[in-house]
Amino acid sequence: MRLVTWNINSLRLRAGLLARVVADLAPDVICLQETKVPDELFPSELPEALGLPYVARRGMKSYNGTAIFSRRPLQVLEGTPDWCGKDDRRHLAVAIHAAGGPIELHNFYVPAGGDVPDPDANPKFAHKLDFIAEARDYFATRGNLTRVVVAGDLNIAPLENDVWSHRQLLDVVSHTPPETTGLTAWLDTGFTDAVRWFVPPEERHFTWWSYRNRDWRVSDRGRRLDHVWVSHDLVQRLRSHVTLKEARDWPQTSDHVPVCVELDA
DNA sequence: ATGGTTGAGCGTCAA
Repeated sequence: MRLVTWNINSLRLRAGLLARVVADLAPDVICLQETKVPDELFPSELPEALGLPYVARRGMKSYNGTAIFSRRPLQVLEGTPDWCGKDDRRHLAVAIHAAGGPIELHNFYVPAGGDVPDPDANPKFAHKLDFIAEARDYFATRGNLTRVVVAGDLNIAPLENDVWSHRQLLDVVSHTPPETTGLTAWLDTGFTDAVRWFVPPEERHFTWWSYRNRDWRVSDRGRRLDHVWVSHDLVQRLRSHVTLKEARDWPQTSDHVPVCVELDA
């Protein structure tokens, strides 16, 4: 099973680029974030046109929104938490059909957290910290996690080589100690970072480059904000990984690039 | 300290 996660930053604007992702990565499942489309305006013909006819989506007007497109049948998992009580469409969980039994897939769009890394001064940063603490608690109370995958834009770069300058980003939202320790505590509820299973931590690896750089490739001030985690039982089934860096050069592209992990499942 | 760019959708807000 080839699984892709991509913060598409408007599904309607970049529906055409999704076809390019499908052509390049041949995914069985795509997790999208920041679809920015309410469910009643969702382009309902698109999943089938891409050859990924099974679809789940949770959208809202203007902001946030997640969707999952799949080549295999899926079932939406209802009854997941309403994170921070906001109903802001940042999470969507499904069960994906697989030979060894269903895979439970969670697609997350963690709050970005605003500019000021102080929860007392900045409610958006407080929301971000609360969100990752709730997610950690949710998976911790689930107990032994098997056949579970977490994917999405987690808006945190946890390792030193997940940012272009560890020292300079320690007080920049996305790489501050409360965020990186919070994300690691969530990971440690039962997951392995699948991309870092393939890419050694000594190696710089990014999935996002700001729009606000003249030449993103030359300055290379990137961060690894997009993640795929698998429960420990699935580690032996990890087969390959691709971060589609060239997608950052596509015309009118997202500031995030697609991340693909292949599982023998 | 600020600016730099993008998207949704028409005000700015969020990233």
